[in-house]
Amino acid sequence: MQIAKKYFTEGLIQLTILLSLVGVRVDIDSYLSGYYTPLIDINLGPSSAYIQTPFHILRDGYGVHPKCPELDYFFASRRLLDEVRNLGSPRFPTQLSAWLVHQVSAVDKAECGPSTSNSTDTTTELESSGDEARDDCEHLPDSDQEVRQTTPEQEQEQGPCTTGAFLKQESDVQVKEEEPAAVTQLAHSSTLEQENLLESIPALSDPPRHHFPTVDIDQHWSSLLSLSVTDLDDLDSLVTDTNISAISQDVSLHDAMVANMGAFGVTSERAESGRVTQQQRNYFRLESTGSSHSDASPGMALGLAALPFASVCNLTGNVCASQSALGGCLDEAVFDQINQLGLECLDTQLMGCLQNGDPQVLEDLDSDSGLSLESSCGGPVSPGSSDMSSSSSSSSYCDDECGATGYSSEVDSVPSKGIMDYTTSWSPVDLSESVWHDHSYSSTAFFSPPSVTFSHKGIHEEPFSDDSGARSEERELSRDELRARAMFIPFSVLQIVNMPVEEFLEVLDSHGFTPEQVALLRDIRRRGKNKLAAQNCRKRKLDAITGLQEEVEQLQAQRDRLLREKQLTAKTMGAVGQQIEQLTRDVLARLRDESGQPLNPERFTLQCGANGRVVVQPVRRPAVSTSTANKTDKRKKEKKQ
DNA sequence: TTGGAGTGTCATTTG
DNA sequence: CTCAAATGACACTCC
Repeated sequence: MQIAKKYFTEGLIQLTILLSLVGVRVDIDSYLSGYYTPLIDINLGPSSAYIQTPFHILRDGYGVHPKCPELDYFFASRRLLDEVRNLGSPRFPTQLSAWLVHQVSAVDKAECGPSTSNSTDTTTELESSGDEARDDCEHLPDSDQEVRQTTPEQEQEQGPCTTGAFLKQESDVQVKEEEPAAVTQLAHSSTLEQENLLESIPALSDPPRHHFPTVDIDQHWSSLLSLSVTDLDDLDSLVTDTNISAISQDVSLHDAMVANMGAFGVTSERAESGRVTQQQRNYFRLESTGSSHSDASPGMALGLAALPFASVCNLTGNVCASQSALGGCLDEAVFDQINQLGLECLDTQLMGCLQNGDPQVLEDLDSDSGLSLESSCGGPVSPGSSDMSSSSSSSSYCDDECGATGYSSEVDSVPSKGIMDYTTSWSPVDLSESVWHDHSYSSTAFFSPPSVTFSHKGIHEEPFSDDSGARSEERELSRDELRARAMFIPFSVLQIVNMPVEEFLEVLDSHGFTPEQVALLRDIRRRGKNKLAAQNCRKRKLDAITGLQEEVEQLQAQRDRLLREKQLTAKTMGAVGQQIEQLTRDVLARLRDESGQPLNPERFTLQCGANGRVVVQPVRRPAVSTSTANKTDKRKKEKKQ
């Protein structure tokens, strides 16, 4: 059975359809419920991607460096979306499973007779989870055995049947009329939609028996099969005029991921409850006419039930592919937008500097006052060149623990002329790589001290024009920036952060920095890289959440579409079932028993065996099965309570 | 005054 | 062992 699951879900659906059309019942319910139950369990798990998403775990097997931010983002997002798909997909098989449970139960009911317990069981399973559905599926083989094993008592009561016919008891109509409440609780989708179909397309339900010539029975079945298989589209077109209601459009992410388990079983049932009650009488009336259309329809239901499932699989795959592509485009667009913002900001500053015609400004793109900058540009600043004022200022800066300052202040001074060889290797490119934020905490409070302090240097006062000072006041310095300037480190924070490791080590070795300066340089580099990493990490989280939300919306739309397809398919099955029912009555009307009397369609039915032969079976009396089913039903009710 | 959002930083893990 | 990247946790600031 486990192996058959794969074949069923992939390739044997069409075979199932064919078998179902000829009346061979295939217990696909056990396949579906057993196959997708683990997913249902997953669905109950936590769904918070923001809090508990292990992004690093999602990096697997793509042959790229796991630390690559872009690829990591892409694959992690895609993996997350796949997870959401896996979380969200059970809703469809679950719904389909419940639906098929009903259909199988209908078969069971048809074969075992209209037992009350069977009906209530079906209703219960529609509202229950897949586990119960699986339990119910386990009863189905018993029903088959009951059908195929003719008891002597039944033979005695019913009398001998015609040649080759299996003898069964029947009290179909009576029992159904005696216990309408139980039948009312029967799952509604297919039967009611059959009713709708019968009302909407009388041409299909119109029995052809009046024009039935003396044609071979096999030929009729073949024509019926060909009609059922090839003309499904026509049937769909015939039944499109019926009502199709979408269900539950507005759900949150959590609801979509968790609360979808009972979406169809409960919501759909409630939505259709009105129609159920209104149409039950028609259902009974039609049942009471002696035509057990449910005898023929279940097989069709089973077979055709696989049809939308196959389409679901195909649709899911296509949608997933398209969604991945779309998500990639969206993600790229978001990244491009972000990069463009940063570049635009940079370009704006560059253009402003160029318009001022100040080459120093061009170098010192984001220096607040240009103090440290100009001091650096004025000449090589050695660590030992710091005087008392700078020392005091250094202490004052380093002691300050201001709030965090954004990256807008990170683009700062250019190193001194003595280290221009380094700037040529990584100056302008680094600026574009930085992230520009517009937040500023208390960094403005730290602007004044540096300008005052460095102004005491005297030789660097030239760049302190009012314009530059005013511009600088609008900018901010990070703590590391201030520390670096206080320690007379001739590198900007951005340069320290973005320079390669080899160059960084070379800078540490070749400039005669003090141990304090070396430690500060290492801290600045570490903090700067970690800052970027934190920003990337947060951006990835937000993008992942955004992608998941979009995925949820797409899955909701897909769910609605599949529900519509399911309803349409149910109507199609109802139409085909009516055809089979009518054909069965026609065939029975032309058969004769031992006494030469035509077979009563209310007491006999046609069954198509696995070998393809059609045999006449009496409708089985449901006395024994009713009692057992009542017991199981009571047990289920007790479990619920 | 309080809480959410945004950010920086530290500690830790992983490759 | 070192380094880079990622990430959780915490603190801080702003609104």
